[in-house]
Amino acid sequence: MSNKGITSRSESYSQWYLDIIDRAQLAENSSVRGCMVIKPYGYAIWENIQRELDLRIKEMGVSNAYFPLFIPKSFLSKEASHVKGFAKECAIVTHYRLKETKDGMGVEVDPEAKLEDELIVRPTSETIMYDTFSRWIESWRDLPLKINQWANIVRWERRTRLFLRTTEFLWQEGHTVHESHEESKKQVIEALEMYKRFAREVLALEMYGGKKSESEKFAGAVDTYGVEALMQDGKALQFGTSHDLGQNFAKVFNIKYINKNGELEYPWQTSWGVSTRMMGAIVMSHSDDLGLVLPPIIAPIKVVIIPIYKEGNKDKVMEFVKDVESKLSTVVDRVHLDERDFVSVGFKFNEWEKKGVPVRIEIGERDLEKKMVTIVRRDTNEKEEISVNSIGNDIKIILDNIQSELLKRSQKILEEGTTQVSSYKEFKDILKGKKGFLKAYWCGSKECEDAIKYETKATNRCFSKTGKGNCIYCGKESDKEWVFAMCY
RNA sequence: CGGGGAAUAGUUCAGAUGGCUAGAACGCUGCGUUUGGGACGCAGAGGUCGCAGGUUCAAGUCCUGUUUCCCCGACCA
Repeated sequence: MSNKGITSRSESYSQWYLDIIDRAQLAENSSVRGCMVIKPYGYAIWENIQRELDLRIKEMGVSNAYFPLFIPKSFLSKEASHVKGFAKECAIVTHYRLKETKDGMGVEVDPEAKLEDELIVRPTSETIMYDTFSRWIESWRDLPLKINQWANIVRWERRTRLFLRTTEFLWQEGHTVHESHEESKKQVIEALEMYKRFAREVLALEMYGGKKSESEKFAGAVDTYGVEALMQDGKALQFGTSHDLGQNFAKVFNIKYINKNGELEYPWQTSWGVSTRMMGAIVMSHSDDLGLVLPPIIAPIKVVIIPIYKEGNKDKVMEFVKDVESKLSTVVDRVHLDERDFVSVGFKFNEWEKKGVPVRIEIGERDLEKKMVTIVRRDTNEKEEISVNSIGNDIKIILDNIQSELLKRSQKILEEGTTQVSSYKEFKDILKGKKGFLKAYWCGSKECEDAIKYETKATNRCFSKTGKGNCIYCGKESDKEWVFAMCY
């Protein structure tokens, strides 16, 4: 499939995706619309993300569970705004059997195997989960109920974009049920704050997080909060959301419980999730001209050791290399020794740089006598020599340092990429130039929001703070500042 | 779903006005020489030109349909 690279604007990123994902081609001469293959190296990143995130989810008292991939059409249609939001992007299962074609050369759908109530491949799991919740919840003693699911999701988007908006993607979705709105609102914020901490501590990403405007909120939610990171090209990428569902779903799925006063009541619900898209955020935030740059915590390989030898001295060098490897491995995990002797040293340097391995150790004959090795940090690409005596601890410190330096860099990018604007002209000028986040006051009317979107392509990303100012578009007085940006 | 572009080797692409046996680079395989920043030489494998029709003595090239991909909108994590 030749299609001139991937996109003009994300062309610089697209080549760095290639170690992580590939476009799916399931049939000859055709590729399945907007589907991706996650390669082993990319999946290893996802597994590290999963492990770290799962830990934090469990710290909130949430348990993992799994619900069906198929949702009966009748479930999805219960909540009016929910179905309206997802109806246009659903994959639907209509039949359950194939039969041989008349010529015996293939298969076709058996028209007799038509489903009475068609099944929807989940675009999100609120409905299928909440139907079950209605049977799980009877009393205040059953609350709060906190369930998380790791799953794949299908959304038949009008327009797909490799990695950032694929037809199928992986995610985590948390769903909680509470006695009071006060408590559920606290959960929404707790999830949002957990995502922010996770992004900082694990992904080394700084971002904005806050309430979404009315038009940007989730289908079926009372309020939606989101986290928005800034990519190097000045565009925003939303990589996580947290929804206050109010009692909207409880009412239509008949989730009721008896409270402490013996009265029958509807509980209050939340849902929140992050997807494989956040790997896109990492790629687009941290990469440089040499390739990926991965924060050590999620790097499939934290340290790669590259031995350098000639025909005559291989044994001598390898003995030293193995010694360094074992010293290092007692302190640092995910250490890889690249023993391939069919590619050149330069090739290996380049390959591991492209893959974003945080630290590279080069060991050759000239290091033997000195008991020193050459190390290269991926974040700065600087070389230095360190002694092998305390190599484990030294590398550990360097890895920690890379992790925190990447966050600092991300914080700086966000700070420098954010502009406080007070006039619409300035607003437009910045979007024509460096882009980034724009903090501006907005009156809250849909008319102004739509006009800004239409005229500048920038959308309202999330709430910033309360203060005093004038709407960037109509000039009316407003006490709310919002974050705007062009986004993916 | 509207507008625009594209589909030729594993990948990125070249193949004006139709014309002999469809090319290059990189990658891949074998052998040899190499190895402190993407090594080099020689030899080799690999394509019914997205699919289905049509025009023609002759179609990768022209026409129609179709599918998929990319870009711009509307929708979304």
